[in-house]
Amino acid sequence: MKDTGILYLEHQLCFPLYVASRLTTQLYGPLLKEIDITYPQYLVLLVLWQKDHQSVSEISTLLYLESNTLTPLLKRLEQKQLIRRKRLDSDERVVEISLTEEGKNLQAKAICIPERIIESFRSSETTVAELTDFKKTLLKMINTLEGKTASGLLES
Amino acid sequence: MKDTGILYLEHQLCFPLYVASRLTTQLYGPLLKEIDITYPQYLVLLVLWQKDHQSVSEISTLLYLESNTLTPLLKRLEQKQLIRRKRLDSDERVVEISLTEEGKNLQAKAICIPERIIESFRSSETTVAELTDFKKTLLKMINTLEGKTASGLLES
DNA sequence: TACATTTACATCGCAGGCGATTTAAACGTA
DNA sequence: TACGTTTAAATCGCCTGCGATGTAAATGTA
Repeated sequence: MKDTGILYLEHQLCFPLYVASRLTTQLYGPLLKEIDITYPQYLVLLVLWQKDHQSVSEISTLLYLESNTLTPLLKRLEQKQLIRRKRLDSDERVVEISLTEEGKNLQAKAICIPERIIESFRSSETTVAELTDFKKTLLKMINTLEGKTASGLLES
Repeated sequence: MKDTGILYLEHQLCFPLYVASRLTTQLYGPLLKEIDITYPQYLVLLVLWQKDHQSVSEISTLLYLESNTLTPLLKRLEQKQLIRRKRLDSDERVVEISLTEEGKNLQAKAICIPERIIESFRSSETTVAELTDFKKTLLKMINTLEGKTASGLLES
């Protein structure tokens, strides 16, 4: 029996990362269902609530998602009347995404989500300081994996 | 202008987690393509290489994946001739998954993958100790999110 | 001005993930 | 033995993700 220990799941960083990410997304599920959007759709709205009128490629850079993922996702948000998609007159290649009134108004309903999520992360076992370190490592990891400086949204 | 800071992506744990998970999976892409499997398929094989002959529900528990994800995934692995699916005579509800010879042999080709992945994580910025802490927090987080003791594969 | 190159999105195809529901087998209990 | 309940997978429908490729607009350059 050869030593196959290195293949064991617990020796890997990536599997726990993969699980934690999915469990976390599932945490948003019920909250986001109340406002009838998905987690990736919520991320796009977060981006637009911070700064309206951004191009697909700007959103792509911020969220680390390609146009082949964003285009259909944005079309769904458009169908929900939350955003508008319009090609720029100055450059017909660029599609500018902007919030509708309904999209802007949704922010008020979403404002409670972050605290409700953070609440779920609280446990006697995990301290705030630990989570701060954790996030720092995550950001460094993303920097390393991406091979360049992380976008503005992931700094500090 | 009201304070919407809490909605900012950088104040969230979940978005970096989501990005890091996807970037990590992408890291496996080229390596796994050499042996013609995907990352979730690789996880199933890791489970079986550790212990052959497991039911769908056992694999489900270990990987935190439901049968609605596993069933089609396992059928694809069966089509690749890497595993067999067979209902138990003793309990017709249970589908037992076992490795074919080809599936067993694939382990030799996969043995190099973990070190090649770990290599990519190394950077002047991130230390091994930091990654160890990181993983500990991840596991605690999974425990918290899951609300019960993590499966064997995620202990320690 | 011609034409190759780059850029911004879009399209296509396929493999996850997962909520919700279904099916059939096994089990518990009267 | 009858029958409601639990359990294990499977099925269905939808939304990601993403590799690979396509398309049209803009740009660079001879």
